[in-house]
Amino acid sequence: MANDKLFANIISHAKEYGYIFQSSEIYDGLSAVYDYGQYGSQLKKNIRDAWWKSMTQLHENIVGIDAAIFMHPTTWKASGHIDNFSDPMIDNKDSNKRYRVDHLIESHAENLPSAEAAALIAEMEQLLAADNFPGLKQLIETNKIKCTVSGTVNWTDVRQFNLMFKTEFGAVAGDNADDNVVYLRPETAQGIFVNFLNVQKSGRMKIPFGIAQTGKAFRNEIVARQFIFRMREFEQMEMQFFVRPGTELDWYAKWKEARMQWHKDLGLPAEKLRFHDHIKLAHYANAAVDIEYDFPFGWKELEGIHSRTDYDLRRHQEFSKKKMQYFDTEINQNYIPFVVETSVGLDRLFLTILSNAYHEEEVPTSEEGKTDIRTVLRIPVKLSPIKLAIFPLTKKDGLPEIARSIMQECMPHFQCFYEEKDAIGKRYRRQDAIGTPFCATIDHQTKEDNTVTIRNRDTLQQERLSLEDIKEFVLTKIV
RNA sequence: GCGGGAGUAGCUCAUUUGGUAGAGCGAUAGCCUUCCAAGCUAUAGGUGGCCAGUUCGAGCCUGGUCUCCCGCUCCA
Repeated sequence: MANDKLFANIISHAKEYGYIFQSSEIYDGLSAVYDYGQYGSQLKKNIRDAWWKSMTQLHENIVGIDAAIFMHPTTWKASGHIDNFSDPMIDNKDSNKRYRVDHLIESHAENLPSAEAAALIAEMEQLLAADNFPGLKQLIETNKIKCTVSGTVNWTDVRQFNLMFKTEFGAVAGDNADDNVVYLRPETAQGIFVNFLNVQKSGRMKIPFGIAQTGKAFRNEIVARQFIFRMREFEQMEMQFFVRPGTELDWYAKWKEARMQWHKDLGLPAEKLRFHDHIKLAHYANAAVDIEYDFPFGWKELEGIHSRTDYDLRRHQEFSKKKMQYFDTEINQNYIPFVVETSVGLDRLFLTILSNAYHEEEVPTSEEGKTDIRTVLRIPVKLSPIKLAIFPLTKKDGLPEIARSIMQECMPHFQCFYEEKDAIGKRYRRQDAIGTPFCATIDHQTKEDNTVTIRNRDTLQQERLSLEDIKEFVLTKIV
């Protein structure tokens, strides 16, 4: 199956079986925003829980926090998010090259006589100060400023590319609207950095240690695409690991391997995972690598591992005037710790698991020689939304009662699904489509010997188990 | 953002010079009781993505717009 077709099938399957819906669909949807449905939300939670457990429960020196989405606006000055992304931009439609408007006009002014140049710059600054974008475009057009690549004056409108969503804090607007501005966080990392001292002191943490967090982040992407791969509202799972300066690259190497292994342990095939080293490093990093997955639309970033140096803590120290330091008793030194970050996109990991799980396979039917297509989600058992479906073979003869008693026993321990409608084969297929690994069917033999059939999603094999063994059977598979 | 493709019932599709929408599957209720989606009966479900224009009349023609997919671009 061609990858485009495969991807389209995965998307429609996700909708049809309650995994992912487009946001506000009845109002034509909201671009690049999606909702998780009844099974999707559970799968997402299971992935998040697996990550959380692997980070916090299984590491003595990593603790979790849950920071607020709103943060003090100065946070984003310190992090560099405001300064780097607040300039009006314009695109040339022929070359697709994007310019900062002020740079474009200034470089044009350099070739003008000084009087004209000064007038042009003055006008530009006036327009910039007023956020007059149509005026800026007009200015570019009347001065016939050309794109250096295409040589044309075919420009888009001037737009402000601010990646951060802005809103107002407090119900009453002040005289100066800027006083009330808060941003929806564009990354969760800063919530960890600003809490570094709180966690270190209250938890008596000793370096090296980590702080983990999962949560929503928001980016006003210019182009958001590819289903849930790039959304404007998304969820990150990240861990900032604080280390002694000079040791950061060793820890970077360790986490790089540890994180790759974690994805493999989730059941993702090794041949679909790879590292991709960053050549061009961000302003805060001295080493960076992506773990990429071979999505139906190509190799794309799933997780980033970054050696962020002491950039973030140092900047928060500067802006807050609070010492973001740690006294290391082993070497009797006070220092700003260095940070190694691991950051996974939860939605991306969801898509990875869904893509990897989706299979259309040919199976024989009851009719001799004929085959049928079975769509099955081979989601790892520990992640699947429903663990056990319970079916009475028929609605009569007391079979539903037995099935209900199994439900009662298993429900407190894992997600179950009860169904008594339709032929048994149809019920199996429905569970295949949502990825339920086990189905227990109660038949007439159950009444004689207290055994039921357990049907396996992946092997299609059936085995008979005692009623009292069902719960344990499933429990041993989902750890 | 630029270029290309698409949008009719929950899903897959039909409606062949414009004459106010059909099928299969699915769903629901009941019958039947049968271990891998295909038995029987009945019912529900669409202002044709949305808005305008042309026309006596628009699912079909025109324009705009929204959303999705693909390529390029972007992604601290």
